Amino acid sequence: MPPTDTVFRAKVLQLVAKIPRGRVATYSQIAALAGFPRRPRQVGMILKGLPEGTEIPWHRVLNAKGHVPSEGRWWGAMVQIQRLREEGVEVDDAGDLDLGTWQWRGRPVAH
DNA sequence: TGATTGACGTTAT
DNA sequence: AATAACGCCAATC
Repeated sequence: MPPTDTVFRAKVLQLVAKIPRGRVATYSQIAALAGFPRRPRQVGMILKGLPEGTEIPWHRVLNAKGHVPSEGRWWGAMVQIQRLREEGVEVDDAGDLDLGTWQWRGRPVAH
């Protein structure tokens, strides 16, 4: 049984890679789908540690407010916003968007 | 080795 | 409704 942190990281990367183009997901959502609903922060840490030329669409992940985390990352956040716009996602200059419209639903909860 | 911080979220006031 | 405090766990100081 591998350490949980390794499994968690692998799950997160796989889930983020599965986010369709033009859709976004939140940290808590990714963490929940990965099986660890109480570790949204670790998701952010993992994404932060990703290389630049990674195939992982880390730019499609944002916080629960539908706002791009610009704190200390303002430059990268700008690139993130630009990329999202390229995919057709309407993002405000401040990095705000409508989660109800753009949030990814890989596992729709049957209502 | 212990304390603080962090790409966050939820619960309480 | 808005603001404050707490929780989580890994990484950093």
